Amino acid sequence: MPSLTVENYLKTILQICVQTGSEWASTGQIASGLSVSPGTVTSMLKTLSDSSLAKYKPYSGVRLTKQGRMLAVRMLRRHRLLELFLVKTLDLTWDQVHDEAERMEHAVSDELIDRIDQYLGHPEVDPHGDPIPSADGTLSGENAGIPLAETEGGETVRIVRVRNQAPEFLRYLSEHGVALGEVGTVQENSDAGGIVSVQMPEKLVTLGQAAAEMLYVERVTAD
Amino acid sequence: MPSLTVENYLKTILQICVQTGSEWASTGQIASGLSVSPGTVTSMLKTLSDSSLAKYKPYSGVRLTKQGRMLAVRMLRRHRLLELFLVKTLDLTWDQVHDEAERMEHAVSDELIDRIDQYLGHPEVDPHGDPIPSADGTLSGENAGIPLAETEGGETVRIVRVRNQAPEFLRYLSEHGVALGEVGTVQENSDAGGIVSVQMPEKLVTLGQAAAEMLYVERVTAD
DNA sequence: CAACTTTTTTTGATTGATCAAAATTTCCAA
DNA sequence: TTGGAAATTTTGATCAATCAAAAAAAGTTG
Ligand SMILES: [Mn+2]
Ligand SMILES: [Mn+2]
Ligand SMILES: [Mn+2]
Ligand SMILES: [Mn+2]
Repeated sequence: MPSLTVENYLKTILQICVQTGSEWASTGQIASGLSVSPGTVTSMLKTLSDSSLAKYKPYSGVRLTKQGRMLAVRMLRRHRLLELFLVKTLDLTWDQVHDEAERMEHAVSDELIDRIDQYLGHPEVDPHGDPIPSADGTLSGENAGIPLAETEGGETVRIVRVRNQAPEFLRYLSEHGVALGEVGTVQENSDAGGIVSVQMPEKLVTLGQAAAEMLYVERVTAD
Repeated sequence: MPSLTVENYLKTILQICVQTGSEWASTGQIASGLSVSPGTVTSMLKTLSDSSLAKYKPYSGVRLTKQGRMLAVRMLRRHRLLELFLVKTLDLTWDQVHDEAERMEHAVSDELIDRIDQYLGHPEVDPHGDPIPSADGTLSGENAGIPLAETEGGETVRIVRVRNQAPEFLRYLSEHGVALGEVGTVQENSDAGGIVSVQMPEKLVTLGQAAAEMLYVERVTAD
């Protein structure tokens, strides 16, 4: 029923809310998330409001309704299951699946998605560590892990998520031994130098602050 | 580059040409193939002509250009590879894949299609026996087999293709023991009664003339 | 070949998605 | 508190895809 465009708006709004920890998303955030002009967003927000998918408050932004949130979570589920499906069946790498899933998520049926979910054994996370919402619309695990940027030299950490889908970034990580589930030791986190370096099993990787904000880890307690 | 709509028009035009054995497709054929009004088709034919994907001759119809034909064959390839991929990976049945592929064919990248082709081992036909065009745009095998309606009682035949994607039709066939590659014996082909009946390994199936025109077979010579 | 039928095109309109640029509102800092 | 700066909305426009209904062309048939 909702158009591809509406599906993208809803998903973007939800992602902004999750990332900012707020219930509201602003016109500007949405415009930059979707690379469209602010005026275009304003008019779409009215449309979403009219179809009761969101509540629009001029100059404040929007908030998804229960119905809108449901659809948005559904898109997140589709996207993430499709990514994992492509990795598992065709051996695509984590830098190849995002753009593909971005388009496919609008083209597949609910039945196909359920089949994929079953085929994959109801997985919890996608190839980037992003949690996969369950079929009933529950979205949990969105705040697992902490940014690598917040760790200190000497800590042992496990890579649990990357919050940046840029293929170049993902390839950089792969090439430097960073993969989901791997464990490494933070060598140095220097505000002055603006870098964080981590010793991974195979290689030493050094990231700038901004990149280290996008790489999520869990502290590992030796036992 | 071409929109989803243009892709669908091109594919439909090619299919009409293949089916009628002509180089031209008429406005009316296209309109009914796509379930849009004739006036809409006329205006799209001008658009296709303007983008040199087809040559439009008022009151005569259109003919694909080399470029348009290439794109159309590409869509056929995508559609058929996707159908087979869904059957192979997720065990979907032949009545479940057409609609799914109809939408997915516009959403996947060329790279993904090549991956699928490789994964499937460069298959020749899809789950309906439709030939899969090769990557270089060659479309062969479109006229393999003859309609079951053209066989006579006593002949032994192998099912090679179904030229009707309607799920109900395909399920009717499955439920009566008709599947690709199966061999059966024609019991009776009666113009008077308007039916053709075939003894399949497990079951006896009886089809009306129209249905028997859509089921393609090869004569099997006992040896 | 004339009249009727069928097919196709034209016309005029709508809807969804978008933009650039102007107008407005809100925010912040002096 | 007040004057820019920043964000947002409004305005006016375009483009793709569609439809219904009127007009025109082509085809058919007695
Ligand atoms: Mn998308
Ligand atoms: Mn992901
Ligand atoms: Mn299609
Ligand atoms: Mn097929």
